[in-house]
Amino acid sequence: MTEPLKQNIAKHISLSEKETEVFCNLFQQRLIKKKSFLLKEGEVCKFEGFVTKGLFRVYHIDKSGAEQILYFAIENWWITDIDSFTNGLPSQLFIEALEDSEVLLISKNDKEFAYTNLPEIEKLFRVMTQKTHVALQRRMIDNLSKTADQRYLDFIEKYPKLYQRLSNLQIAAYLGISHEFLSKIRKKIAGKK
Amino acid sequence: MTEPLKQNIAKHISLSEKETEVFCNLFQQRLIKKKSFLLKEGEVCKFEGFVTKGLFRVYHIDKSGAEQILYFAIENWWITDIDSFTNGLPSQLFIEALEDSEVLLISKNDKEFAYTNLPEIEKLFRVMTQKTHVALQRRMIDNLSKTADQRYLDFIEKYPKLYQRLSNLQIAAYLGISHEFLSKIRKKIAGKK
DNA sequence: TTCATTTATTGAACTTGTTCAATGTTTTTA
DNA sequence: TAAAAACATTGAACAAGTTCAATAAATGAA
Repeated sequence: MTEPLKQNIAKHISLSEKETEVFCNLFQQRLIKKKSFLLKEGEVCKFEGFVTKGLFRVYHIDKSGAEQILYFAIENWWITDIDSFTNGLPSQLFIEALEDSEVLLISKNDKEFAYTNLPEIEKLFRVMTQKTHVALQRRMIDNLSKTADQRYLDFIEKYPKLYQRLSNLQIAAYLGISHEFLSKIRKKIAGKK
Repeated sequence: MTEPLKQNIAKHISLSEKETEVFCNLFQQRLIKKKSFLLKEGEVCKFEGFVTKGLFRVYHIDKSGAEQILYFAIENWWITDIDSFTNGLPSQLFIEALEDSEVLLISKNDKEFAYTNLPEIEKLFRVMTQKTHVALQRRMIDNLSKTADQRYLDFIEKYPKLYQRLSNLQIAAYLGISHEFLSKIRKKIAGKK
């Protein structure tokens, strides 16, 4: 059950088998049905999660009711609202399963326990946070500099597997455009081929 | 000279006086004249820096020659291209002083030394990376959901000191709009008062 | 299988933001 | 202190993206 998690850890740090075992035992599995929520706006995020099956979206709803997707998470990705989790503040985000999903969750206390007793874990999360930060930094630049057409083409190229599992509604909310406009972009691109 | 750095460290972790001394001694001061560069596109970023005086901008130039500002850094902020620094890749960014500035730099080797010999430092950078990630995440949502007018007003409210030190050209490049359009926004807002 | 719900497409009118070019203002520097 | 350089403003024409409403297509649940 925790096999994919073990592989994910091994990718980032070298942890003894015993320590790996101790760390992985801090996680609890949870099954989330399609359209159910792992976190809702206003709740404090009490977990950090590792997806072993399915697909989630992490999103925000603004004043006018529009949804902005911060990121998706499929198998072997981590999910949390790091803002709410680390600062203990009510979340501004929703985390929703877009497919029947399975996720391994660790609580804040158990994560603190790991930081204290397994010093390498501190490194694991530093490296992971760095990676997600780099990815977000690249996305920020792309959003500032590229047209919606180009961002759509980039998305397909960068996440071909994920793309196939998402509706255009979800992709539009990630790209930051209306789904009607995405539809027009798709038509334009199809015409060019 | 390293006093502000010491205070910044103390904000995040508790490090003994001796360890603080060891860590701070790994930094070297560098003076950067206005309009000079700490990093240019194509170079590998070999440092992480702590600004003790002045103002920097970290930006990207896209294919069409437009500049996108990822962030500014004034006194007590850290600067680096974390992507290039951690992955050893050529940077896609420029880091330029917008005022005569002073910065304390630590090399990659010395940072590794600190990680190995001062375990709390691992925590320092994990926490700092988390914080910058949270800030970027909020900015991403704002960019996806808010109009340029609102982002401009938010910027002034959030960074009143910084705002006074920046030209409208720089602010526009941060907000992701043309400086002409920013000028029109300013006119509209001024008319409302 | 059928009916209801969700998702996708399209067009027209509209809003937001860009581009270019001209002009005025401020700041630097010799 | 004068000239040059950088910065800011404005208008007009244009491009990118939204909104709303109607319709079609796909999916899901009973």
